[in-house]
Amino acid sequence: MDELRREVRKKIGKGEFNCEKELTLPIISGKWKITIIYYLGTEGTLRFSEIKRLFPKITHKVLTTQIRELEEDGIVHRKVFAEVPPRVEYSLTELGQSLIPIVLAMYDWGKENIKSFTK
Amino acid sequence: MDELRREVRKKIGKGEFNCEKELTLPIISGKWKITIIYYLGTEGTLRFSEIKRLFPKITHKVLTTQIRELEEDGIVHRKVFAEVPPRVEYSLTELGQSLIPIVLAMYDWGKENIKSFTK
DNA sequence: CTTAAAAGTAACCTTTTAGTAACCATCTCA
DNA sequence: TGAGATGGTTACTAAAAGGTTACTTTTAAG
Repeated sequence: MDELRREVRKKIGKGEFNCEKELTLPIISGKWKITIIYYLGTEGTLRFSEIKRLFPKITHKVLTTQIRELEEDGIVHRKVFAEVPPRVEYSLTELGQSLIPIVLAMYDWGKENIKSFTK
Repeated sequence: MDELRREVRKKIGKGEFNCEKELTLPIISGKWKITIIYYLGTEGTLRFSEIKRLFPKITHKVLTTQIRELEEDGIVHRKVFAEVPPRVEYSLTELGQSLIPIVLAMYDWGKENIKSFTK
């Protein structure tokens, strides 16, 4: 619980924000992040392999780094079971839950407005 | 009004989305885009040089490309006045306006939660 | 004994995004 | 006449982000 949130902290350290308002975007930016947040929000808990199956095109390594960054930012929680073969379950933290309304709003906006892009 | 929205249309064409829900993020992703949208939302209309002054660190070229992409995605409107020296005014389109609630939600989230990142 | 399953790491490469620096056009004003 | 203001472009470079492939670990099952 101490080593979390390094990702964004790094950026804060480097003075990469104009102000606190700009915090949210870098947390959810990433080709798969909001989708991961969305599914964890609706499903509650998912194993690594379950998430992977949800996105047939994502590669193993890319999924791990996306999840790892979300974990470091305090958005998802990672629970490792001492089993073989290994089992790892991911879920949203409270902070992650609080992003759900934003994610849903973005999804709604996309569904609403995609018409205006496809012709 | 016909050649707009190329940016995201390109991505749609390349099948870069899993579904329409993922439309919003690429539109607002970009180091300065939501901030630009935010200011156009609160100020109404801004000239190129005014926007530039709002972000001391942005470079001329980067600002033009950020604005250009927003324009191509149908988010901002560009009005050129036939004057010398040139005058160009930017404002949000209706589509752009409809993003404001999301931008504000993201900003609020950032302000709320930055504490949890800074220690 | 070899294979499979689950999650992960390492080395490497490609693409995208952001940034630098220099340049242009046009008219006005000193 | 030549500097300045405004918005824009081009060519190039640097840094992130994403992706590919191959290898690791541990135990159970065939």
